[in-house]
Amino acid sequence: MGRRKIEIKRIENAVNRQLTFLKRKRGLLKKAQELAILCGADIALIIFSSMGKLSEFASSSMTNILERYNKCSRGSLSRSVEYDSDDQFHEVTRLKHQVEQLQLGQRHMMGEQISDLSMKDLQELEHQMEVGMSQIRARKVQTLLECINELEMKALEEIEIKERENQNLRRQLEEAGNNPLTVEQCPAAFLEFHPLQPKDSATPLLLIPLSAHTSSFEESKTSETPLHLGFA
Amino acid sequence: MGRRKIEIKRIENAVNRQLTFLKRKRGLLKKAQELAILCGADIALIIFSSMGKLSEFASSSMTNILERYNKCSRGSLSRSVEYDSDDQFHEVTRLKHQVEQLQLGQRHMMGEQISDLSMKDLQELEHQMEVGMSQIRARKVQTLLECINELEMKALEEIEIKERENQNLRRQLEEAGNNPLTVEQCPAAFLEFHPLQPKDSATPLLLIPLSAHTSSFEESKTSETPLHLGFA
DNA sequence: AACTATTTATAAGA
DNA sequence: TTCTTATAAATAGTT
Repeated sequence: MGRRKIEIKRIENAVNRQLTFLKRKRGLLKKAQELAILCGADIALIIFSSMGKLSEFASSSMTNILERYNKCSRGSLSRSVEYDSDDQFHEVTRLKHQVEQLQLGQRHMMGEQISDLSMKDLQELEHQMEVGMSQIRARKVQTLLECINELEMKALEEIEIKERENQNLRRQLEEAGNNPLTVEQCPAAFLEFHPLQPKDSATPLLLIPLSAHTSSFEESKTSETPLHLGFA
Repeated sequence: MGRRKIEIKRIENAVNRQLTFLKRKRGLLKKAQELAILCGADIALIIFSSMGKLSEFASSSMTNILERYNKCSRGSLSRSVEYDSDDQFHEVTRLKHQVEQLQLGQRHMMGEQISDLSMKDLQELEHQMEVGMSQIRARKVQTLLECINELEMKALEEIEIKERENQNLRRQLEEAGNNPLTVEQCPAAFLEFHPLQPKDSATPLLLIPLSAHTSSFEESKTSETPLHLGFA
């Protein structure tokens, strides 16, 4: 309703924006008042300009309307409040409330904004967190056990590979027994990739990584990053 | 902006009112959203229909806007908050806040809504009430003293009148002494309006009304109706 | 801060 | 009701 149609998006020109703000704010306040008078509605309108200046309109007492609003929207998740079914923002509003409730719940779990919770709420919250906690701990133990299993499998596998190599080497050694070769005569490259090691090296292979992760178990209570048990 | 101009006053036809409510509410919500988008304003709009149904719009989080509003309007009486100078409702709004503050103060004095007062506030409130209380009590004592004075004056006046009457009667009696008349011979009508009474009746006249009001002094602490000391 | 060409909102009618 | 339409009101761009 002006010389030309404008797109509804942020006006970039600051002067123009301020001008439009004043005109439209005046119009909005007027229309809020008219609706309140014409239809006996109870209306609260709060406008913060982008500069932070406050304008407001309340058809009755602002405090009363906001209290009434709080009473209504408190229970909006539990009971289905008498929302105006014609409200074009109904769905968005519902989702916003839901997001806020979820964020609040999250904060509660982090011990924030718990000052106005009732004793019952606190008890429930504590219980819920204890349940969650025990499940998290159980999952951690299970993860550790699975890790140990995996480690054991891999270790046994490697041990088996080594054992086969050893047998191979031993066979080669016996074959070379006809034409004996001392260790000093082995090529350096061969020794580097196949260092000589005792047969019972399986035990340390299993124990070292496990004990390392066990020591970090208590510390990881606060962090939720999953255990990353790479095979050293 | 319809087929004809309408006066801005309550629409009496209920159907028409409901129809207009829906149309104008939709328009108001739309314009609130447009203003928020076009000018980067932060807007909260709460509408209760006359049937109690809630519609709302918030450009960001309703909770945040209301919190911000509360922060701003808390200090609106102490500091001059950055109210939009263009706000057509500025004066009305200021007065509404003032009325609310005064009503809140009154409730505080009646011991209501004092749960979120600070210790300092409570101390000040108590002190203020003590000062007021002592002034009220002082005024009551003064009122009583004035009453006693008035009573005394009236009593003395009446006593004087009675005394003159008595002297009159005595003179008449002496005159009748030449032709003596017994009490039994007095006309009944004369005795009814001038009963025989002892000369020292002044003392009871003064004490009876005073003691009556003294006994109600403690009770009248709570009621502010002025003492009405009629002369019995 | 006023003006005015347009768009937008809406009161009444279908 | 819901849709349409004539008109009032709001306002975008201009002066």
